Amino acid sequence: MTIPSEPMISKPPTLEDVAQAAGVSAATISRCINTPDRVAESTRLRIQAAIDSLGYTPNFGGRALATRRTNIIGAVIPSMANSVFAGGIQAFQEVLAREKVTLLIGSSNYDPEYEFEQIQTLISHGADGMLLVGSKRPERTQQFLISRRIPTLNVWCFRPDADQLYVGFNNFKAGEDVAKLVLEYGHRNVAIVSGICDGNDRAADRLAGMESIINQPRNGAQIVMVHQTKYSFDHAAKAFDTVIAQSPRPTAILAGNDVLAAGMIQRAKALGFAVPDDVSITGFDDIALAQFVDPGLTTVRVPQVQMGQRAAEELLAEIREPGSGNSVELLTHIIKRGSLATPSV
Amino acid sequence: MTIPSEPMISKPPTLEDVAQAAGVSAATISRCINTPDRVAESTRLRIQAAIDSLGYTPNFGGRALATRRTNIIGAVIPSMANSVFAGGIQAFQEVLAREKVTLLIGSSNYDPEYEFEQIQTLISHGADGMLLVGSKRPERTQQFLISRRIPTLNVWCFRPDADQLYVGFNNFKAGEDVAKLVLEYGHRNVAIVSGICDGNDRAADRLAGMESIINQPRNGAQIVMVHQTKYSFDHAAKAFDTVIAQSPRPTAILAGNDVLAAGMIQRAKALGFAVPDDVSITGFDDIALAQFVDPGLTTVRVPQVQMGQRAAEELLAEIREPGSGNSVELLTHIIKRGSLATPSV
DNA sequence: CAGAATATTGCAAGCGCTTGCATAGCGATT
DNA sequence: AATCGCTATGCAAGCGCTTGCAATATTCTG
Repeated sequence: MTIPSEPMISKPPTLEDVAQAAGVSAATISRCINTPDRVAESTRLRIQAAIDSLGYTPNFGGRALATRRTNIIGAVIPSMANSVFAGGIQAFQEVLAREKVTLLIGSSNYDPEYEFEQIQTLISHGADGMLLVGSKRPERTQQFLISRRIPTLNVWCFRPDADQLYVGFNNFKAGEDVAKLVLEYGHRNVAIVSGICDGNDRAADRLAGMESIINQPRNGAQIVMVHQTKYSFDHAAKAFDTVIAQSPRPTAILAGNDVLAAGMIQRAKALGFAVPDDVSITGFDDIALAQFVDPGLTTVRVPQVQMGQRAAEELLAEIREPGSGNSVELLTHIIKRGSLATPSV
Repeated sequence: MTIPSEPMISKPPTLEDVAQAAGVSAATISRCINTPDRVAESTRLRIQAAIDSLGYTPNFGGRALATRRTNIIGAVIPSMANSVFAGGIQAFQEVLAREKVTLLIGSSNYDPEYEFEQIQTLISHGADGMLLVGSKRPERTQQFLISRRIPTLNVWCFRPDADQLYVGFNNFKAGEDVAKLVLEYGHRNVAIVSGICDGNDRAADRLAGMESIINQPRNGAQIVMVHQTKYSFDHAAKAFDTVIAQSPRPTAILAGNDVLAAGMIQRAKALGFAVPDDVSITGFDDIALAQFVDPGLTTVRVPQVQMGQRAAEELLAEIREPGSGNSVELLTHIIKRGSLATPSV
């Protein structure tokens, strides 16, 4: 009940304020900002001065309302906590920033339900377009995207699929590649520690690719166990305990990503298993960590940065001119480091 | 020049559409969404049905315009590419999400100029509040924030400073702590590989803290070299080459963060130096990487998650009720791993 | 130098939503 | 049965910006 003594709170300046200051109409200010050529040099200078002195910044809501365009692109990534997506998103954002487009990021924690919520949030914030990770999502989510006619682009996967946009790679094939390499090295009893496939098509594809190679008849190889678990170091450690206890004991463990692989290497060492002498471990994604664990991780390098950039370009194209965005398939390749070796007899 | 054959593009449904469908006025729909108690049970059900069947989502621009509130909080972090900030931001966002507040993230690439741009972007997008990393920034940036009366909270640092909000820790003291430990281990010739201090108060504080301890008279220790460089593995490698060539050769190198430390360990090993036998290396931040390099990194653990959460809480408080947010100082502590040891003779 | 073409600017109508105020409905009170 | 007190709804005025159209100023053209 004290008398408020603060100075009156000055609201942020509006177009009208600038107009007043510059002695022109609001419309002219608007033009000066959006189509400077349509404003006389002299007025433009005057207006610019007014803008600067007032510290004017256009109100986003007003603009969005009037133009039905937000220049916002939304992205929903499974997780911000590990670095799997960071590099790609950073590259994506850099391209957008160059085009004065703002990126709104949500994270789904690998949960389709939560992904849908995030998508709704982003879209209600007016996202002009959407970047999503992976290809499969619940019917409801698809429908929502379609009914809203939001240009959407999927990364981290690729499908020869005409009515969707992809900038990514073939997880199935990449999974095959790792598995082939492991067989080439002579392993016959392998275990797979995959991410949770339910609601995660990348994980599912990688796993399927690995399985398809190892299960081929007449190669003498077998999958000792397939274990699905969350992408975290702790879960990786538990997973290692589980698969290493199988019999026959696997001589190689193929991980669904580098977090799992690194976690398992660490756990293996803690339990006294030598890597790769007692057990080989392979990863997926080639995050920064992969070259720092000891031994270094043999893993699949994903063209993150390139993926982010191309995704931005194609999505922007699609937004500006529906139908003009293209899918692009990128290639992965295996980085050989010390974690995979010939099994010791 | 073909005749467009697509079905007419249906615009997203508006409040008015829902009102029509439910047979009430737009105002009632609005109330039903924002203050459901003020709407009769029966109408509420009817409205809900209409909303669902139309797939209505409130238009953000309209709402922002009408309420002068966006429920957006902006954050500008130095980098998304390395994982230093990821954990904290994730925690920050989780708290916000619970409160239906959206997080808009920008990254500054450690450049104050670019930080200012990002801040402007976020604010023109209507951010109700702002999360920034560090305490010092150009006068112009400060002024802008003040003139816009945007509640702002600084993380990753702490100052007993009444007119700003901080949720962070004392980088200077943390720097002292590492330096003290290194001296305790018996090192006398140490080098410091710091981040670029210009425009980065955290780096500067850490460095100053380290220097203040090592330069204390009568401890027999000296700083062989201070080298500032960018936070990247490549720069770290180059930095190692530089400092290791000094004479006297340092027996310990204190790094400004874990990225530098990890990069140096790797480089050291590549050059045939044993860590810690030939040279000890310490880090800062305790990112995931720190426990995976070999040897493990002795480093300063930063309470990232806690920082993110508290920051969200205090910033929200400050936004809802200016003056009610509090600064909070968090504590760091040193995690000892293998990279720091007694110098060999 | 008149008339036309063009370059500038202003007017005013929304964009979709919220909210203070007014109104209508309805059971309870006297 | 008339009145009061609620509660549930509707009305209408913006919020700040863009943009088609109209009006005016300026420059050209012959």
